Amino acid sequence: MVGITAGGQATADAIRREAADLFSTHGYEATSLRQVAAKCGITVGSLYNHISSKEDLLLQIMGGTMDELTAQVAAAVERVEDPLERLVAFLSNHISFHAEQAQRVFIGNSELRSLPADLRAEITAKRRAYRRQVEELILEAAKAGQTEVVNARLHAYNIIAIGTDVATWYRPGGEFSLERIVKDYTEIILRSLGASAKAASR
Amino acid sequence: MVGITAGGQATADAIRREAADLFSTHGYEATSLRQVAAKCGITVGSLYNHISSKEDLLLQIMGGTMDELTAQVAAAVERVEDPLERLVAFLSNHISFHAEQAQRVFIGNSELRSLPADLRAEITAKRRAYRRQVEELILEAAKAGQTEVVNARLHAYNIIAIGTDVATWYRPGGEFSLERIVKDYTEIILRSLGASAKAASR
Amino acid sequence: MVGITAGGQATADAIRREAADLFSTHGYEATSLRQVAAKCGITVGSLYNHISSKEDLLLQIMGGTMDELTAQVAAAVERVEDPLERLVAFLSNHISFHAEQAQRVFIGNSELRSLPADLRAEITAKRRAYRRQVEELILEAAKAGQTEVVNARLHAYNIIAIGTDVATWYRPGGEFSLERIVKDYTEIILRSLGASAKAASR
Amino acid sequence: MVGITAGGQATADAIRREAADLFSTHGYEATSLRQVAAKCGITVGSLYNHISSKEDLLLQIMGGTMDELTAQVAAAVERVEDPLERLVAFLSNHISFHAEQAQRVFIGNSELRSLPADLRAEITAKRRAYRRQVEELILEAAKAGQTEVVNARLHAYNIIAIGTDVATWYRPGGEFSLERIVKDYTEIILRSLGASAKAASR
DNA sequence: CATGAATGAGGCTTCATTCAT
DNA sequence: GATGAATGAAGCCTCATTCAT
Repeated sequence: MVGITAGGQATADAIRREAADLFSTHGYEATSLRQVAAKCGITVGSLYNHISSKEDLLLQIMGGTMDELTAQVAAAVERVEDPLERLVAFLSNHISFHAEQAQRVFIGNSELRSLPADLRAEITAKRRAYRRQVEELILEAAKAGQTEVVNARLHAYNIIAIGTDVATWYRPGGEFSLERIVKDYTEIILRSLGASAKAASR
Repeated sequence: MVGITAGGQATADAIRREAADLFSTHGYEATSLRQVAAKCGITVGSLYNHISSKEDLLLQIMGGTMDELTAQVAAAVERVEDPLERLVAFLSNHISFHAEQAQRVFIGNSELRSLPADLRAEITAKRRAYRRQVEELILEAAKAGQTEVVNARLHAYNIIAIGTDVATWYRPGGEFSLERIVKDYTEIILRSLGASAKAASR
Repeated sequence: MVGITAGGQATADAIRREAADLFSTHGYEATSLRQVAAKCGITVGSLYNHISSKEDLLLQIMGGTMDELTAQVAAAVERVEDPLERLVAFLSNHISFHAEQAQRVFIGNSELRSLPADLRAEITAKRRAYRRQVEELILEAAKAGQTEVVNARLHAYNIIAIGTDVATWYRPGGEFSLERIVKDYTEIILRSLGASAKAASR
Repeated sequence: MVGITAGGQATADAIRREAADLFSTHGYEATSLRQVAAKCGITVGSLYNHISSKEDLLLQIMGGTMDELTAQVAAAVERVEDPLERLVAFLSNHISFHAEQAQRVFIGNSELRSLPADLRAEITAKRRAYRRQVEELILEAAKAGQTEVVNARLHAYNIIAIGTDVATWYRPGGEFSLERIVKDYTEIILRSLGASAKAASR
């Protein structure tokens, strides 16, 4: 045994998992630690062997989601050079991240207000930066004559709203496969920008 | 006699107004009736002369929003016959309603889970019907050769997500006028459907 | 009824009274609000209609004791001019205050450490000022040739320790009357200063 | 074998030392075993390899203080025969013990109420016996014409209060040396009894 | 000996709600 | 209509203690 016993780590994981479930279903405020503990099969007091506060638990769940999203998307975008291809890379990663990390993203969106002011500000800043990146990608492609912009800000809002929304309903094994969602939504968005997937793959 | 109850009605209105403000900022669960009372300049006990429970207060605020949306949109759609024009009528009303009723719509979206199961089911059913209406409008226009559908369900999701998102950030006097938002988003959506505002106004 | 109902004020008084009793018997930390509520015949939650926190309750009890002591003693000292008479005036008021306000004084002494740092510092400063006043009175009488000081600081500590101690055991109807205690302790202290009550009354 | 348990003994000592520190600063009830463990650099669980309960820890610290005091003082008193000299012997040992064992004495005084009833009664009885011893010494000296008593009980209370008080503020290296404190306080007390150090040393 | 995890009791506090005045 | 006081449930958290490893 190397310090952390299996039971300990397993419990800590279970707490995060069950809490994420409950938070996404009933909301952070409406979820009591009693419920979390019950779902984990431990006592409320025992929770505190693994978390330092309810807020800390929320952070463990939300924490880093924006950074991961930003990182994944940035990596994908950097891999290509053509403006439209970069936009497409962004879109598919944006959408698939929101689907694959649906629960965490959903909590991150709906419980922003449950965070202490400083952390909320921090994450809000990251979101703003993310949105600006979308706008830039759109404008670069426009500059290259590959898209025709109606309203860059609204295009960006729309793209982000699609991610937020997907995180709301996507479940593996649901009506549409992730590939289908990514493919169709990419086409839908490209069209709204006056481009099209065909153009991008050319 | 009317004059005598004026203060009472004013208080009742204030309660709904302040509660809506607090609910939309901190969430229903995180808002206490003490906060509501304080903002209204009365005591907690006095609240109960105007509401019958906290949940009732939430209902007074959320209640009817979906019906109003449905009614407003239906009236607009019925006024025209051409499939694409009907879709455009839907879109502008859909968007402007979400902007004008931003706070109520936002609460309606974020606090669905705070409702008792039966009411939640009722509203969920209305939303589903609303979404189906979007899909139908899209498909009708497609049947008429006016749009080219990628994925009707996703198109509908996108349109609804745009409304939800607008309700999140729209404030009168903000960066974009309501007219601009409606106009640009309509164009964006039509494009994504393979149509365009120009085509619609032709 | 003028705003504050009899029941309300009576409850608030009972809370302070019973809490003071419990605090002085078991200590602030060892006393639970449950116990206080039980002794008052109300629920724990009801306590909060009268106090804002447990610490606030402690403050309501301790609050102002040092100020009252200082004020009473100052008033008495100012009434006379002769240095020894001033010292005697101080002593009798010092002792009788500690006896008459025994419980509050005791709590004030034993629960200083339960106060938040800023308030503790504030009260500590008042105590230091009080001790300095004792030293001054002693030195003034010495300058007038009415006392013969061994160690002014220790004389002052002794006088204050006597007060603290009296507050520990004095109860009305106990072995010694308050008059007797004041008279005897005054004589004892004057003797320790090389003066005597007789000298003072001459 | 002795070497092997050395670390253990050191830990046990550290626990008593740190606990005494914390108890005297924040009080027994306000001190958690977690704090004690932290100060010792071990875990709460590990504490229980050295103590059997929190109360037991308090006893280890308080335990025997009264017995040691009584023994030290008795030994000193028995060494001389003259009543006044016996009183003086008592006083200097009384005072120096309270200074040298300040922390333990302070805890013994302030945490009496944290003890279970039976132990508290036991220690209270020892204190009463101690106080009676003071009174007897005073009365013996009075019988020998060496002191002039105002109120034997109050004289005794005063002497004990001085000890209690010294234990409150004495720190090695402070304003007054222990020798000075013992000397001055002895003179102050003797004076209050109508005797004087000079008389005693004659 | 030390550790980390578990427990159950209890602590302070807040809340929605009721009701006499 | 409004108020202040009361209630009981519940919430988060800390604590002393135990025990397998």
